[in-house]
Amino acid sequence: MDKHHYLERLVFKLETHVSLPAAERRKLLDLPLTLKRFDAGQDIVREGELTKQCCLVAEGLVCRYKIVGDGLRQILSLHLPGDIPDIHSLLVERMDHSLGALTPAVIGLIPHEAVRTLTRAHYRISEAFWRETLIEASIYREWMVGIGRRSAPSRIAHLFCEFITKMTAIGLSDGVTCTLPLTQPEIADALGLSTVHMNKKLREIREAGLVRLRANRLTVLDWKGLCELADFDPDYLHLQPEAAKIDPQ
Amino acid sequence: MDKHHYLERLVFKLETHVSLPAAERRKLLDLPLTLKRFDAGQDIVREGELTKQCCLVAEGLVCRYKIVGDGLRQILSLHLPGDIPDIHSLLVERMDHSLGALTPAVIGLIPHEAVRTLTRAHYRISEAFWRETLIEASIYREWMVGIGRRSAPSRIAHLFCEFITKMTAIGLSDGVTCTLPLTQPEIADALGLSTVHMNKKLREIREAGLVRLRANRLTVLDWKGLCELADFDPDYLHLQPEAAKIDPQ
DNA sequence: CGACATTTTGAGTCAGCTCAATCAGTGTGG
DNA sequence: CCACACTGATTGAGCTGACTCAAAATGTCG
Repeated sequence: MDKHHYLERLVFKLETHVSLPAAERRKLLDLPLTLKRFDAGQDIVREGELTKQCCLVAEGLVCRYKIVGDGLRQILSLHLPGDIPDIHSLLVERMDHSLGALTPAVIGLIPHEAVRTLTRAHYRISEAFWRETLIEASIYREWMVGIGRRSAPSRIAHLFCEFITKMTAIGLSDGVTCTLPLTQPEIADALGLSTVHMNKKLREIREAGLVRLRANRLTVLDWKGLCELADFDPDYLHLQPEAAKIDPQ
Repeated sequence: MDKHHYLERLVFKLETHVSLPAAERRKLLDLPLTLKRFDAGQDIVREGELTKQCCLVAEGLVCRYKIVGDGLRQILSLHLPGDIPDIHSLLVERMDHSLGALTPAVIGLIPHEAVRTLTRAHYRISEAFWRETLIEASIYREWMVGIGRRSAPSRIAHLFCEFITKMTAIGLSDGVTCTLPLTQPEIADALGLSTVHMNKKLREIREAGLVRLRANRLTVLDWKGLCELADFDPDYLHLQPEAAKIDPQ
């Protein structure tokens, strides 16, 4: 596939808040990219590694996770094409968590040096990357609130709201339906729940007529009701105002 | 008190990983600072605000928090003197959470413009601030893992380990004892627990001889045991290797 | 001393957990 | 085309960690 196309997704995201001068945009689009394929379930970067490059998600769904002492996993974030989930490794070399492919994925490896050259030369580029990491932190905060203070059904609904909103923002959903290539154990690990409990509460959400979920496809049947259950307010995603809006039909 | 002294704490923290040229350090120390006093329990910045300045914690303990739909609070982070908990407002104006004083606090307000001038002119300064926000994100991840996947006793122990480690790193503890000016409801809100349950599990930790906790003072009696219960590994704090080490006596 | 905040304890409930099957979908080799 | 293996989804049956409600005890400070 086309490397240029993958980088365009990155630049599109970086320009969400402030657009870049054409020359800087060009330099971003010219970043060197080595494509690498990963199977579903495979680790992309492991906790403890010292990296000299960062990973652009080109195709597929990627997650960040940690394993605690007794083997339980917590999924910390989900990453769609256009994300560089380990951009932080530019400044904090040691990985304190792992990145894994949830689906078959294509990752574009970009040497730190190449990115650093751009961020140091152009403050707008630096700020754009920095801003992306700040928005990611904002999403962490929202997840923390969910895990700490929301009920299981609310957390599940929240994940659905967030996922379809993000997919819509990058043009991979129409706001009503999208692929959700997560198994139930994976959703449970993202929400801090057990698989069994997740499954039971998910069934209730389905039976309440809020969503349909079959064969990795999520369809929202009652957006308003889902948002209400989730206590969902998209502000924390810091998308463009228009992009954040999902209209109920 | 001395503004210069407050800024020195900030610069000390910023230089944890990469030291700055003297000229840049000087410019940081010359940042304009308007001191403002807050009572315990008072909000410093509220969710939804658009700010034109950021807040340097000069004295006291500050927390970041969100309130969910049904009124429950989740405390998202704790901030010690030298922190700028809302440095992100430089790039993401709208606050998606609030900052509150947990103790009487002195806050130094710094206009965004002044900081932006420095970060845009000196990539090292920009990177130092960026790095701080990345380390904060790393702490969020660790908290998320705790709330999602650790038992109540483990979470409580983890908070103690983290707090005393951070206090030691900035010279406010000897690694054995420090002030911990948090009420039990506050600790519970940070850990995603109810106050009552927190209290009961805390008593068990006390009775196991791991810590003493009286009158806002935490004393670690068995560091090794506490770390074990907490599954605590200070890597995620990204301190200097020496600073992260707390020796059991 | 009195007022107020904080901590502690008890009792009862429930959300979410574990264990253990069962069922369904998908891919493989024969 | 079928038997087998494997992963994921679903369901049932307890169990328990954590919650709520309520009250008592303790500490703090003007």
